[in-house]
Amino acid sequence: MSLQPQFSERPPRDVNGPASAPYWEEPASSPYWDAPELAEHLAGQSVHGPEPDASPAILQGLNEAQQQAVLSTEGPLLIIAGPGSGKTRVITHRIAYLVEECGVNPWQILAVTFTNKAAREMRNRLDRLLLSRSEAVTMGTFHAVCSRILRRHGDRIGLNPNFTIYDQDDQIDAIKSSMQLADVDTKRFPPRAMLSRISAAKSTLQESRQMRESAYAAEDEYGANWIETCSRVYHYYEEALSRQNALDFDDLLMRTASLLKNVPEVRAQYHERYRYLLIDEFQDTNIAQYQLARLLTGTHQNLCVVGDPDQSIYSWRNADIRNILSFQSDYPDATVISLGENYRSTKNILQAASSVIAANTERIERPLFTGNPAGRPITLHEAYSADDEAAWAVDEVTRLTKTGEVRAGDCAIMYRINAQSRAFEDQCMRQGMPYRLVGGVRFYHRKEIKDAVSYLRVIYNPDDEVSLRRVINNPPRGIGAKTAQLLTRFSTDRGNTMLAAMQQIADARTEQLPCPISVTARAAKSIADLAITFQRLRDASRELAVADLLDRVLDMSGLARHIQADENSEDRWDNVQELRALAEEYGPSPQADGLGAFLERVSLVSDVDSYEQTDDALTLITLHQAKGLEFPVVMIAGMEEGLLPHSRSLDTIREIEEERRLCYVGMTRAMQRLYLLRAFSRPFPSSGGIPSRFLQDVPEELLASPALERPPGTRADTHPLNPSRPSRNEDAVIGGSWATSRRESRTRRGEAGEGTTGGATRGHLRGDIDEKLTEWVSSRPPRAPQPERIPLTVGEIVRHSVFGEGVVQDVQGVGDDEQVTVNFSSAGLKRLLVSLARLERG
DNA sequence: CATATAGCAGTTTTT
DNA sequence: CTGCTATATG
Repeated sequence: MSLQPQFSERPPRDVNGPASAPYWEEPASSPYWDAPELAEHLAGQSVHGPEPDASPAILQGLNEAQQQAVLSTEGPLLIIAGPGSGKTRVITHRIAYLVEECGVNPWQILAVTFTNKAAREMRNRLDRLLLSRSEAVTMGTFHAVCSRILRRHGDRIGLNPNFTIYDQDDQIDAIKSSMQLADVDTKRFPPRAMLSRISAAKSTLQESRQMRESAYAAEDEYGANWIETCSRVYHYYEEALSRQNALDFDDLLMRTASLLKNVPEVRAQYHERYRYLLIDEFQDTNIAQYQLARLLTGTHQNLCVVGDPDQSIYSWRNADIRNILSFQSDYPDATVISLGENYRSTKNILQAASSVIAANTERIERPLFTGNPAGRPITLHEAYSADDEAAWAVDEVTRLTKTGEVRAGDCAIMYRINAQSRAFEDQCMRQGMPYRLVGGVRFYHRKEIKDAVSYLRVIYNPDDEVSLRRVINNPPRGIGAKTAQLLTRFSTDRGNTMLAAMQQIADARTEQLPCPISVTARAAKSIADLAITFQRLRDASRELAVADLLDRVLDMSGLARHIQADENSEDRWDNVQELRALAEEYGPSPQADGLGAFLERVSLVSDVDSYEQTDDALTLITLHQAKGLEFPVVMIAGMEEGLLPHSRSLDTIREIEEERRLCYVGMTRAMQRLYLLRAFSRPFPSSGGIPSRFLQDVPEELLASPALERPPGTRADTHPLNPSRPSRNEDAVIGGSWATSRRESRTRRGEAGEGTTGGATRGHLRGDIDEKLTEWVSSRPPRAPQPERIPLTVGEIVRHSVFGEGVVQDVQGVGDDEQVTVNFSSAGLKRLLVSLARLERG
């Protein structure tokens, strides 16, 4: 390997480059991963010189808190960063500072991001700061990092390096067959719920044995019996995955943690390797990820985590906000910095968002502020139906773009569930508005894609039974459920894999021996043929580039013919071709394990990752996926009870508060203009048209009626709910779902009787036309008055939840930045941020 | 025993 | 609108 990695000759990164740029920000054949010599080489290049400059250029343009965050290079650091506080900027500047000013070898820096897209964006920013050597910094998601570590060192814990990564669909399949083996009724125990409980256990690094033990101790909403059954299925599931040489997403974390914990040499190697670890979106990490971070952080303790508890929206994926508290108790010496100033949004937007989030009770209050102008009022539009909501939104985007103020690419429509995107897509097509849909039925989850990928998976990992079962009769070749079951039994009886069993049948046929299992001659032939096909494909995979291999798979499996024979197959075939185009990037050298890299990418990449915000097209995106993005114009659609908050999240306060955070995340994506939209009727899922409770928390004075802004005579000037104007959608009134709901018709009568003329204004939200809403408002307990915080004084005695009692030694800063130094009797001297630490007086 | 078709239900968010 | 299951047919 060359010791001269031509850093500076690397072509400048194309920010608007192809969406298919490698997701893993370190190329598969990267020299950086395993070249200690390179580390030395880079160290030689580094600026070892004098102490870091007290005011280097890199700090220019940063506020005081941001500078502090950049400069706190040694020891643990917790950054609580509000929305739009320049968090990403702080992280990249910090990395640049470490490299440029402190002489840290970039090879020894690991930055963990939530999505691959975030990693790519961070890389782009770093490129601009560092000019060279930024490439040596490792960036990626926990899952990608773990996958990489396991492929390299997994053998130390008995792992085969060509493991398959199972996504949720595969997991469900595996759970189903595990339940069959465990003799558990899938009707009484829905596989999804099973998986969810098992995944929760895995996210806290619990194996099935521990889960079983906890079954009797823990109080679970389902009861001990349910947990006991779960742990049994979990046990079979564990075995199935291990037999198939497959890892699910949780395993990636779990196994890596176990590797680092149990193999000291490997741990030491990574401690040496990664001297500086940064974790973005820390509020969305789970326990396993946090443990992993701790294991990766050596005695140097240079662990920097950045997060915002108010933006924690992934608890359903077992993200655990307690990690932030754990961090503070695990690293009591940690520096804590709060970034409160918002550089993104107008005052109005920030205030509206703050008001919404302030209603959460399980929350530490933290003031946000901005020097930005007040900007425009928030627009609330109340549409008649989901279609009208979409029509109005697209109209509005058109109107804005016509004035030349904004481009379509500056606008985003956000919604709670993917199903909502359809109405907007339809409208965009009707009105000729270019749009960009993020997510939706995700590419890699499409049937034809999964089928093709499954063939590749079996070629790569012949033990992968989930994939084999998926393709064994796809396209249909006469191997039905019965035959598949016989095959499974035959293989398990012999202690063989399924593919090996098929091979045996093929061998028996060539030698004209009787078929070892009792299946029809046709089935036996099909099995044998498929086994031979796989054998050939496997041989071919050693010589062919991935794209060529894919071609051969499509041809030999009959999948190509099968897809093309279908009536409306054009889209599906296009998708396959798109997959092929992606595979092109993983040729032409099969020696470099292009197939493995390709499959890994297919498993770990998500759709947001390939999304570039530079298109001049309107963005349609879910609220979850919008995290970390920003747009000059944001419209949040479906501000209705049952949708936001979602009907499945109404059971507990905890869930509702997460929905509220989701709303907050959406609102704080907006820079200049924010629109909140709701509809009175919606085909599916029917929300009943009740306005979202979150709307109630937006102060009235921040809202405006769109009618006031709109020139007369334009389309949306007429409102179907206003009796003084003609309805523009008669069809919907008569034949639509309008009158189908009793509640809806009641609302409508009430509106007419009231004779409201204000159109879509806050007025009729607040009015008593909507009984449900009124009910809700009146039944809502009044918010407890917030006690005003009186600054602490030196000498005062305080109590901390973790450190116990102590005496205040010093107080600095005010408000959000108020910091105290406390001498705790048990834990000694600690510096704390008053706004974060739960300090009690006395 | 495999397959096609019709009828049914179940629909959050994603690494 | 789609992905599964039960049923009829080949």
